[in-house]
Amino acid sequence: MENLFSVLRESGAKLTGQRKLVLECLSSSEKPLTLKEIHNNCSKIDFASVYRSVKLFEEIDLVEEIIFADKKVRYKLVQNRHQHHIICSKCGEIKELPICLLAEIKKLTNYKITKHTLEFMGICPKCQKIS
Amino acid sequence: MENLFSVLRESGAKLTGQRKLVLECLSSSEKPLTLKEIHNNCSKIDFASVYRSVKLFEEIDLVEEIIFADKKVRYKLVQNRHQHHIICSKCGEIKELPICLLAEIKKLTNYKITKHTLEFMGICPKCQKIS
DNA sequence: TTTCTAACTGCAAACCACTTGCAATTAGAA
DNA sequence: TTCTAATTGCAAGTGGTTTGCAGTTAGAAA
Repeated sequence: MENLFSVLRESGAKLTGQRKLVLECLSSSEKPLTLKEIHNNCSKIDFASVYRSVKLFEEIDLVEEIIFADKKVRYKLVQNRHQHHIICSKCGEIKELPICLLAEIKKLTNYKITKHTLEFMGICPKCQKIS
Repeated sequence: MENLFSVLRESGAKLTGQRKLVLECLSSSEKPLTLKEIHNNCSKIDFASVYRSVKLFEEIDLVEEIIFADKKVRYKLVQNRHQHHIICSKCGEIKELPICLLAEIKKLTNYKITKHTLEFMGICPKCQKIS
């Protein structure tokens, strides 16, 4: 956490109570969260402030945005390891996937890739058994 | 086109002038289109009808929805070959990619996969030269 | 061919996630 | 401790999507 705070300070932004809370919320979640979820966890903070905090964190590369296969946008702290996800459409469970194709696509297209999605939605083994 | 029309009729839905136009629009486009783009091409049709047509086509598996890396949702006719895309954030050019990971993810997770995205955004070789 | 009705359409309004303007508050530099 | 630019909460605006409803129409049945 202290490390996150200092990245924020070094960017020139102020370390406010609201921003601390949002960072703590993201940090304590093992899965990416929607703005709404962050706002629910930090209900004292106005939604607009949650929004602006997350956007700021994104700009200074503290947080990244992920577009899930359910069309919802979620956010998580940037980590060294780069991950994609699969979400169960019944129970909402989110799993990380150990696979990506970024390098291959770069080679293949010569694009300078700025953003990509590799997200799956399906029914997890448990939920398949239930119904 | 006739083939598409008969799939529609067989589903029990009526073959209306509006629906024909939307299908023709999708059929004549080599790239996936947003609802707005379809509506622009078929400007005589009300937006809500474009929306409902496309949703209907999706239900009867005539059309599939793709969530691009720019967060926009686009639609295209379902084809035998399954494709993903890369879009240039400068010029908007859309290219198809010859790669997917669906089979690997199925094996890996045992999920029954209902939806997935593998979409890229970047700057195409041409636009990299320009600026 | 004409009649009839459920399906469809256009219009307008609702909805929802996101974004912004502004006045009051506050972090942190001086 | 003072001061000011940055930040916040509030409330309103935006844009894409979705829905209710009354009038229209495709196409089945007569």
